[in-house]
Amino acid sequence: MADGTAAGRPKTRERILAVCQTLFNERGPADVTTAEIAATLGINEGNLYYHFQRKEQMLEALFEAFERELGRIAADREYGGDPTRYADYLRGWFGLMWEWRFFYRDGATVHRLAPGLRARIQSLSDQGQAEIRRAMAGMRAAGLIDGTPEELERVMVNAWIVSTYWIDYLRTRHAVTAITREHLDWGAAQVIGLYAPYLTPEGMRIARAGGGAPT
Amino acid sequence: MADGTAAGRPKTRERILAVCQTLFNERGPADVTTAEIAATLGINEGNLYYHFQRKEQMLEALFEAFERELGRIAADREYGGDPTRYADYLRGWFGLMWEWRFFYRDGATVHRLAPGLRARIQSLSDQGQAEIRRAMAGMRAAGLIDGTPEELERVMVNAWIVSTYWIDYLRTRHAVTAITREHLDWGAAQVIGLYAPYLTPEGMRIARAGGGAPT
DNA sequence: GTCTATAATGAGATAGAC
DNA sequence: GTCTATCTCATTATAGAC
Repeated sequence: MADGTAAGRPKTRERILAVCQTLFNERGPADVTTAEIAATLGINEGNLYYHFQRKEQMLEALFEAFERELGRIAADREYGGDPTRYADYLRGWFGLMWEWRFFYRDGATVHRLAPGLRARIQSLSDQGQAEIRRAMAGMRAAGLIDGTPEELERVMVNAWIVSTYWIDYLRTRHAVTAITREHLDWGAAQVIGLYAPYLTPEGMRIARAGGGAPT
Repeated sequence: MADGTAAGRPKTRERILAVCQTLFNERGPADVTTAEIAATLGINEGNLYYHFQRKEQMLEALFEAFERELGRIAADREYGGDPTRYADYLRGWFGLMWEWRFFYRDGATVHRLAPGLRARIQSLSDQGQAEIRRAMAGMRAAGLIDGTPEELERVMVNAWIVSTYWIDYLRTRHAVTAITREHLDWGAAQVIGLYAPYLTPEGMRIARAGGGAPT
């Protein structure tokens, strides 16, 4: 594997990535110099360049880690008749977006520094939209929501927009600098609010009861 | 005035700003060098620095122009009983956001290069939200929409998010490079779709008729 | 794998002549 | 107001010793 996941590998590479993630989240990739990354780690810049020859490579490695984590929370999720599973997914997604918020907040900068990621970011975004579509199809099949195809498509697009930009919304409009569980729940509620008008009586009953069948 | 609006003023300053707006929209403020701006204008970098000592000052002047244009489309708009006026406002807003899209797409970069704009950007965002709130109050007073305060507040937030990020959505998910009337209409439809479930019978009748009273 | 140099770059900024 | 010439400086990047 091209990854630093092999057994006896020294962990400097992983430490570098962890520090990058933290610093990039704080001030954005363009505002963090290689000198600062090295200093934070207590290693030399030359050493840093042994592991990553360019900042671009750090961004690529970080994106791969992000991809893996995203894949993990989406994997094999079945929504079926339980809307709380969708809320859980949303909260998991929002939490991840917070941990990797520089990808969202500094999207243009990331694109500038690592143009090679463009296609992969697009693909990730496709997957996100597909995931929303899948969840909606499941809820519709289970008789929880209903509406014309046009209405539901519009809801899907709005749900994608609100969830994708939620973290940035918190930052720009509410000066949120550290996300809490409440912020995530709030975001999930905003998205779920988009569906509320399209709930069937059965969907409303279950939503009101706070979830599906016990356990 | 500190502006280049005085009568006999040579227009180099205005030409600089126009070129900046174009180039920043194309590739973002961080990706456009002062050398390139000067070259595009066919003037010398030294001359450029006669007009703007720092890139930050260009951004501030551009933001002021944006503010003025935004103020013009929002000024004294009364929504009352005609929902189409709101749609018109939305389209005007989207059009402006397209013309100044670098402020949205490169928000983090703008903040980095011109930290002094932070408060004014926040204030502009406040005004946008207030404008949405005002429009909703007007529609509610006219008996076009109805809902609990919580529902309407959630709709308001979602409307702000979808409208603010609509231009960026088009760019990232649909690779839109030149905006058309259709894109603006589509965006307006997405936002209006947020209100649709809360229309009163009277609101539905008017919306279906495609607007208010003739003329 | 890690360090100490040090080179190479290129952007932002300025002084002063015209 | 505009130009030429120059400067500063942060950042990226590399060579080579340990």
